[in-house]
Amino acid sequence: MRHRLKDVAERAGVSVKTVSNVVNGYLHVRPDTRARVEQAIAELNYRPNLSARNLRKGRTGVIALALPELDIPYFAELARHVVTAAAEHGWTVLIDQTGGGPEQERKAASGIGDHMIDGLIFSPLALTADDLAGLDGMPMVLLGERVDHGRADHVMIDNVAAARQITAHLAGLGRRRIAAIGSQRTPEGASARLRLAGYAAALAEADISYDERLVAPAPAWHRADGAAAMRHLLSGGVRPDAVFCFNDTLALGALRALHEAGLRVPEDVAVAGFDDIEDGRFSIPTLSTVAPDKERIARLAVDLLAGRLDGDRDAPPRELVAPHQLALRESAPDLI
Amino acid sequence: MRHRLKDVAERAGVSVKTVSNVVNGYLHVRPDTRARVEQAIAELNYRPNLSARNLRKGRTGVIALALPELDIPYFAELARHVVTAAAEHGWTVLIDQTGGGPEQERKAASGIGDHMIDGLIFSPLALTADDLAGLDGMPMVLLGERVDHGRADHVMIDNVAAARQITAHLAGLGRRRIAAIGSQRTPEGASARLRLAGYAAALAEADISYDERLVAPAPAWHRADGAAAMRHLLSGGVRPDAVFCFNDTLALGALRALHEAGLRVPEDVAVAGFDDIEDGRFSIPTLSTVAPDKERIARLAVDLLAGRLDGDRDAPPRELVAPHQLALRESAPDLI
DNA sequence: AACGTTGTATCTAACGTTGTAAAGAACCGG
DNA sequence: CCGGTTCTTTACAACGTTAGATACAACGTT
Repeated sequence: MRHRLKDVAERAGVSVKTVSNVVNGYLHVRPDTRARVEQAIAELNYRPNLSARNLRKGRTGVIALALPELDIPYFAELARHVVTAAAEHGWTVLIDQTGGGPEQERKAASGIGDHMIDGLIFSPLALTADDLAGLDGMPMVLLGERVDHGRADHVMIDNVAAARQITAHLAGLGRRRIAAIGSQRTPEGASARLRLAGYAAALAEADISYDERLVAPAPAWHRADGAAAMRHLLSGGVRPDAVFCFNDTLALGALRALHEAGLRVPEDVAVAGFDDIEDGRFSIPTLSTVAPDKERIARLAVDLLAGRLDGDRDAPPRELVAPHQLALRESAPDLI
Repeated sequence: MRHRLKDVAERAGVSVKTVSNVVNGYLHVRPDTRARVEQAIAELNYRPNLSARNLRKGRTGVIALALPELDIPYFAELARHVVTAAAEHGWTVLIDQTGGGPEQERKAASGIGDHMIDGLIFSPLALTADDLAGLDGMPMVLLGERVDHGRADHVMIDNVAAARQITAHLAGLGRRRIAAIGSQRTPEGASARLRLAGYAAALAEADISYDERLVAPAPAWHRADGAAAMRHLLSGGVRPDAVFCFNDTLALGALRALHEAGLRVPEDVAVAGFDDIEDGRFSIPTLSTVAPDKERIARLAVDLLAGRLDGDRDAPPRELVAPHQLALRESAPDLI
């Protein structure tokens, strides 16, 4: 039941190329011819075979978005914005879930439906600079922390500044034993390091000494890790009076652990997160957090990719910084 | 920098077809020839052009998953399972976000990268039976409530039974003024209707009369809608002592509204949801809910689609029911 | 009336891959 | 060492589309 240009051409009594011209909006087609062709197209419910078109044109109209995990709210929200922004360019987005492992990420970066995608927006976790080297020029925009200095276009937010601001906010509430949850020593933990640096900087500015015992690592940044890390902190020698969690899901887990320990938030312990996911606006208490402009991030990434595709593929890579704000809610309000 | 079979063939000193044979694992290739070809492939970093392959083979290796919204946790979790299940069949999943509107859904169902996908797994909200009619046989599996009796393969859970069970649980706790949040009158509200029917059935079984005033509609099923509906119920004449929310995000919103009203959960009002999303395991309090077997749903859908693609495309449509359980947590525990 | 100019439609050759058929090489038993 | 298998490789023709060249009208100009 699938028809080809040829079928339409026969039905309309014209050549294949004429039908192609109509489909592609070529100007010099006589109105009555055009009408006849369009009617034939409608009657046969013709749709172009994109594989064939792509083969011919070298463009697919599909870009890929490679993310560590789809069911991490931050990535899901980001994905929505990317899909929306891409639609404005007439692109379909193929979403690829890498799982964050190095092997899968390498495969995603180089392999996703080879020649099936025009470009890639990629939020790597485990990928290193070396991995990026062998990608024979697939147009690519990286999200998040820089993996490699200037090998590809890049969209990020100022993690250090954001972490510093939210930590400073906690200090501004008079808290002195400010813990951090989410540190990572792995090379993948680029975000973790930047946010830790911002945390440390804010402590220094507030004349609070950095205390190892208040910095809790988290293997992944899920709710369960946040809860576990919080329990660990509570069982340690120094009872924190505030916690900066390196993302919101960690913070939600921490809230849970604090609740189970019978501590009040923010009275006993103030809590802050990072990402501004939807959950944090309805959690009990609602979550103070860093709010990156996700829509902006998505749009910048898509536009950057568009520029690469339309223009000079060998132009020097660009790095864009998207804005962020503090969203102050109940878990660490403006005034207590 | 992109190479073709021809380039590999020249470098290895063989014909194009021999390279193709090696790439496709054809048996009768002499070991040394194979080795030579493989080396050439490695040296040139050759990757097949999938558009060309698809054009030739008529198969793309890509299936689409069309969902209303990616940042609804239930769909995000489902998407992850579908991607995993599809990977076992060697498929890539193109995730399409329809937004749930009729126009976009129609487009998604008929249009996504035409000829770019082998089949479609589709979770429709607004689509009607008529819309499904004009899809010239794109292999498709529907998720969720049946749109049309037997026009396409279908995977669902027993919504009526599940809603009845969780409502019965609330009644079993001794609650008598059990409210429902999430009713919808639109044709899209198929799930809403089934869950409402289950709710009503459970009330009848428990000899509780159905009270209009305890049934709150929700235009969408987001957290904000749940909170608004809960506030509305609390301001009404009848103060509920339990609430069954038609999904978990509604329930999380309801928890928030109850908290703001100073009511304790579950002591004053027990709360139950539907979907068993990750959030509900860490919310305060944790959420009692219906837990559909999402992994099973995804696997059944993918397998059903695989059957369609490999086998008889005109076989009568099948409807499969995936299991569900009750996950009883703090918001409506087993015993109070 | 012959001319270029423009508008309209067609013809041919790709794009990179794989299925088919067939050719050539190597091997077997007699 | 012949005839027949089996193994190995190749040539050719598609798959459905579009770019480019080309043919043919129709037009206004000289």
